Amino acid sequence: MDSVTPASRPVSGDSSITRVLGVLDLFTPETPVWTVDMLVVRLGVGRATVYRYVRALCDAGFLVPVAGAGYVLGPRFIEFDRSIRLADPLLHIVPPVMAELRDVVNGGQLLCAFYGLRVLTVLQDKTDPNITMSMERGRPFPLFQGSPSRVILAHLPTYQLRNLALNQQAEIAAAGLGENWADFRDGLRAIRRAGYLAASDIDKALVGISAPIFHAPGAVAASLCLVRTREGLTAADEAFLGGVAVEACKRISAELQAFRPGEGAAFPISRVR
Amino acid sequence: MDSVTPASRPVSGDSSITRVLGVLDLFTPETPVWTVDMLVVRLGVGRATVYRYVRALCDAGFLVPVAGAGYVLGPRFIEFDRSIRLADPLLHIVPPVMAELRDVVNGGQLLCAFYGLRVLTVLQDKTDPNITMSMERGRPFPLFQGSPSRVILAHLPTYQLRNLALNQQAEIAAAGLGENWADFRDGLRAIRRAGYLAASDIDKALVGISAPIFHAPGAVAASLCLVRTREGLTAADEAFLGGVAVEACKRISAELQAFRPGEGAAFPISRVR
DNA sequence: TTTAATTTTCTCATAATGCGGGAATGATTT
DNA sequence: AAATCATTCCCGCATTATGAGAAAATTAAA
Repeated sequence: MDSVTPASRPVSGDSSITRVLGVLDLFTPETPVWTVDMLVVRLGVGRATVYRYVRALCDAGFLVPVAGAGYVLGPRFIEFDRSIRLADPLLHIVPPVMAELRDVVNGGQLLCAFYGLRVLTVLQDKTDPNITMSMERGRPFPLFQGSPSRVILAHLPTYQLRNLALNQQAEIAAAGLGENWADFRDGLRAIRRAGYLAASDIDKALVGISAPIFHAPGAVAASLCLVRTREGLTAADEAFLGGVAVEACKRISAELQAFRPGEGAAFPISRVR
Repeated sequence: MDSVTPASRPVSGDSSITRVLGVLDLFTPETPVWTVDMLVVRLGVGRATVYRYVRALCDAGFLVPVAGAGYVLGPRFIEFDRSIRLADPLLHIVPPVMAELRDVVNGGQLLCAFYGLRVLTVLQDKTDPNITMSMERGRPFPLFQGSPSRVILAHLPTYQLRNLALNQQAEIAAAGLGENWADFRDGLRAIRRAGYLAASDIDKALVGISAPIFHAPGAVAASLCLVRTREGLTAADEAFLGGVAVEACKRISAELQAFRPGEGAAFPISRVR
């Protein structure tokens, strides 16, 4: 006991790369600035190690030092988001469609993209000029909640649904999508038959009416969600907007599939681990 | 020679973390899809290693598998960009100012933020409705070219400028900002005295008139750039727009400094290596 | 400009973890 | 349902990440 054990690491199961990338998750809108000392405490590693992590992330542009001390998220995220936007055919095709629909919808419109196990807003069309629409891109949706997610879910290939049912059955049950594979599958088939899904499960004051967008026959890429306030919305209104959404998505899908051969656009798939 | 040497790595000087993060740089708008085999060739490492890299990046959401084979940039970049937008006080303050200026400028407006050694467009106000403004956020500017960059440069602290002059003298000379420290410093002082900078060095058909925005007295955070077509722009017009930019930036800076105490907003500094 | 308080990098021995090659598993299309 | 992929797992070896403290550089003040 006369000598301290040197160079013992915090024996975590994940790799060094995972630990470094995990640092970025700490930088949230609530806690946008982290100092080295804060990271030493939070990560439970030595100061030199934190400096190594931070330096690697700074060199890559994922962090930037701020005046005094501390770091914030860096410019590479902004650049990469632009890179994604430039390569995304949906962002070329959908805006004019949203502009056409604006008056008939008279509410809001969301384009939600499918990213493997995640669905997120990629584009929003404002009706209310007070709302800063640019803040919505990047808002995540739970996979099993909200009409945008669930209408995408409903059109996934069967074997992907089987995997989901096996690996995420707790979440599926919690979202009320069925206690077993048969319930889950049948519920989704009903959505598929209807062609669209109206739901009010995220914001109770709003109703979202979503239809799927396909990048190839039978392959969902995204969903268009028409948003209306719940009060005063009749069943007839809902059906009407459903038809509007389905028709718009049909056009978008057609353009998307015509667009694709020209460019190497590719769309994410779900891979359950 | 009867046995191959096992487990020899591509003896590169940089760490594993740097190599993994470097993978992301390959995903550009020109080459948005990379397969594992392409990466094996490009990186010169084993297939198992590439799979390890790709898996770590997928787990972090920086890559997503696409149908068939291959990977594209993942949703985390979109989410992080949103996180940055939500934490950025400039994006709350500047849009209404840009709206006010729209008619008097009658051209374009750029808000360019300073990110250490990088300047990039963070917000754009359109005049021409044909231009998709959302694609401009994330466009990088060379540090020593363009009025947005150079007007920021002109207001950096002296010691930061000394560092730049020492470490980047080739780039500085190439941009015509002076062959030595004295020339460089005097040129920037002239910009500082004028209060704004008009230049036409990036797009020869356009003139950019930029003024600095401060997050604290003497601490530049960004610049506002008013853009006009060069033809038919008189010296008087230029001076007028310069005054408009300076006045607008003064207001923005005041709001920014009033805003700051309430929230933990922090602004990047330049750190030359 | 010079000085003093920081923050950041460097040095080093140690052992933990990433590395390649090949087999086993898993997923997806016909 | 079977065949063809893409992906993960296994394992010995050595490269390379690690913590503590010293040295250097950076920033803010005088």
